[in-house]
Amino acid sequence: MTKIAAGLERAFAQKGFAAPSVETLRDAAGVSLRTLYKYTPSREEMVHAALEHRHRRYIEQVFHDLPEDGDLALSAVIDRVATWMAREASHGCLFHAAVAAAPQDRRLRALLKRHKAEVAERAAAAMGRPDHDVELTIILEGLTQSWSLCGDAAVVSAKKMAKALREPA
Amino acid sequence: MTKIAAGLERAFAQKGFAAPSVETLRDAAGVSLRTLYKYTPSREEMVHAALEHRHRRYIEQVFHDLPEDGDLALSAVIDRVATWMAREASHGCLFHAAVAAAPQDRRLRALLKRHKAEVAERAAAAMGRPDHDVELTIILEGLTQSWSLCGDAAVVSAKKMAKALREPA
DNA sequence: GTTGAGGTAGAGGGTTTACTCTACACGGTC
DNA sequence: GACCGTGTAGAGTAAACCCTCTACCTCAAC
Repeated sequence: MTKIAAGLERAFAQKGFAAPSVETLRDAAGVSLRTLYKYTPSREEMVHAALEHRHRRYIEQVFHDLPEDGDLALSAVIDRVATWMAREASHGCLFHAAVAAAPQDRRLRALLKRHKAEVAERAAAAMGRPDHDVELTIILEGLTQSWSLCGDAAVVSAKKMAKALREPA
Repeated sequence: MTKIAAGLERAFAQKGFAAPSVETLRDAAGVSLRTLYKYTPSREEMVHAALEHRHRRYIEQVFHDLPEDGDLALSAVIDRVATWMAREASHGCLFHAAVAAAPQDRRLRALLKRHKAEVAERAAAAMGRPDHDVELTIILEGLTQSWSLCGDAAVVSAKKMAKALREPA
């Protein structure tokens, strides 16, 4: 099942949510059409499964084993987000992409919101300032969207702004 | 032609880039299929026309008649972006949505880049600090993406961060 | 009144799509 | 050996899609 979800995630990340046909998804998942439909009974479910998998991988990669110190932790989070962008999401956040492809789908929107809320909460906790979750959302969302436009300059600026967040308090 | 582009923009903004069929787009454009194909000879072109129109409207709404003073101008830009989100783009930036729907399309990517570059440049100019374009990109992109998640709290935080941008220089 | 450019309405073709269903292979348990 | 759950391979269906094309209308210019 995780193998299927991983394949689906890879396919959607590469080709977007609209283009790939179910047969393409089947190839990416590496199973037969029947098995694919057994675990994800519709294309919609395939999107959902891919995003669930994405969420777990993202949280794991960005927030595992952070330093205790708030400054170092925040800096590490920013670096890891940049690494994630470079390696996995050069086209932007997959959750926003999924919602953009199907703006009417309330279930997807809920998934996006849960994902972003958990990211913000964990980042604020790592920083040691749970009250700064909105500012952190802006910085991380801004970094994610700007990375493909500005490259590593976005990382430098994001760190600068994160620093300014703590100091003048 | 602008009427067609306006209708297309509205349709894509409402239903995303994948879902609406050409017949739906025809209804939104308010012309016959033949005329629609005359001005936009393929579905791809329809997307393009919609985004061009979107770009002009966005620039106009966010950057027209800004105050001279850098502080006030920047604050006004942030407010207007929030107004734009509330009125037109509750599902996020349309350019990112278009690219996400067709990540392979280089032409769309170029359009996105031009749009964002012009926004950042104008914002930096309005602020009176052309060297802060990357930071402004992060704030505006962050605000745009966070608005649907955090609502007006995102506006408050964005202004706070914009202020911090200038003061400790 | 005629002409010609540019519009509408909508049927049709050929392709692609999401999904179902049949036929068959394998591997562990009685 | 018989059986059953779980897998693969892939043909088949009904609908939807993008785009083209024919037939007709409108209206301004001369």
